[in-house]
Amino acid sequence: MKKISESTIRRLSKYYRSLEQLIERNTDTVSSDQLAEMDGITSAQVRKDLSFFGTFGKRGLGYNTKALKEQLGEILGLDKRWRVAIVGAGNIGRALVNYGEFKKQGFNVCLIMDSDHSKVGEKILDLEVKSTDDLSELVQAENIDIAIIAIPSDAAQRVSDELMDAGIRAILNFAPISIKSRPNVMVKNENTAIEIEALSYFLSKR
Amino acid sequence: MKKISESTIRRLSKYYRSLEQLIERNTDTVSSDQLAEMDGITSAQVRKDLSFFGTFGKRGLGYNTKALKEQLGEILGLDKRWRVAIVGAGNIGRALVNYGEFKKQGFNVCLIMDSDHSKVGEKILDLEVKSTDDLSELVQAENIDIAIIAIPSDAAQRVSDELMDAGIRAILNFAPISIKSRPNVMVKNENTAIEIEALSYFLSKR
DNA sequence: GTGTGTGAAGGGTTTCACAGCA
DNA sequence: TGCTGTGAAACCCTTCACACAC
Repeated sequence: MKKISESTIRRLSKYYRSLEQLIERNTDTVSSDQLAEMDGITSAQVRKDLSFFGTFGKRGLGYNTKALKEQLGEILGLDKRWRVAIVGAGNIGRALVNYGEFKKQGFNVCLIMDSDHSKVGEKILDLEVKSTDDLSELVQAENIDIAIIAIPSDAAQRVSDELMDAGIRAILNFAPISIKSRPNVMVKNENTAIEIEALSYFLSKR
Repeated sequence: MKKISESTIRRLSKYYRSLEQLIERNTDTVSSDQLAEMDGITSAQVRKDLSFFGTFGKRGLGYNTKALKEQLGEILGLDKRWRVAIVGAGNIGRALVNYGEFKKQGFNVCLIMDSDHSKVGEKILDLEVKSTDDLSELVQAENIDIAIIAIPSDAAQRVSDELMDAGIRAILNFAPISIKSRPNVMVKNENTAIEIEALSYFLSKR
């Protein structure tokens, strides 16, 4: 398979969400123009992105919303159920357990851990907080596919290494440092500090 | 000033954070190679990024960590104190009030609002939750520079419009939809669903 | 007529490679 | 000698424009 760019994948996620909206509103058909408008890009971009994966539209007509959503879901692997572990039962960890978008898209948070023994045993929704002392065994026993790092920077690299040792190949990192990964492991960062600093730059320059 | 790319700005944020780390470890000097290694990019990229803003290094030697951090801080506008409002006192809103990185970098969260009247009056740290009914007046009275949207999708566009009407020019959006912005307004998105779907795609394709 | 699918063109970002300075 | 600063080359991504299918 030809290499698909990161930005294309990110846009597919957006199209997917826009299609969900359209379906809710009982719209059966959508043009690349409309999708583009919803996501703030160009229609050529939409068509090009889709063209990497096949031909989904009808010339002169547009795309069938349900069919396209279905196909994008398959491309993104949303037809599978992924088992997710969260490391860190602080504010972010808690917020994520409650994040509705996860369940809806097949991301099943089935393990949350913390190094703070006073938190171990606590319940968050129906999940009991486990100790990171047993990280490796827990991750393997629970068959985790994706790990989320929601702990302070200083421990993030060490925990990531433990996760990768335990066989994890996909990590979502909320700590504001760059995790050093390994071949065949993908790390994505969610760094609010970077985003707000980009805003700060924008406001400053004038 | 020549247009600087988004990705360059994002990397400057990373360099800034790496420099903080180095300074903590009492390192006085750093080469583009070392910085690159810390952030998982190439040294040429580091030098090119910096070259857009001036010449900060000494040939044969590298960069002075403190001086460079200082200068990057100025470029990013971190020498200023920005007044931040959060809309939405749910999990994300709460997590953000407690986010240490903000205070540290001069982002002063001084207003949090919610549309749920049962939450109004509640205290989060030393901040009292206000009603979004008074959004416009509150934002203006508090002299807000940056607004953070931490509410569900369906209300996000409406609230963003109200914020922009009230004069806000920088928005950080946590709702999983694309906000339609206006000229001279910058919207940045923090969309965990997109990140985890990129991981899902990565795990799926094989 | 309408809107897709796609080569080709265009624009922008990254990498290369080396001159030049400490 | 070592590492920066930077034009030039390479690469990648986006936009254009139009043939073609419905």
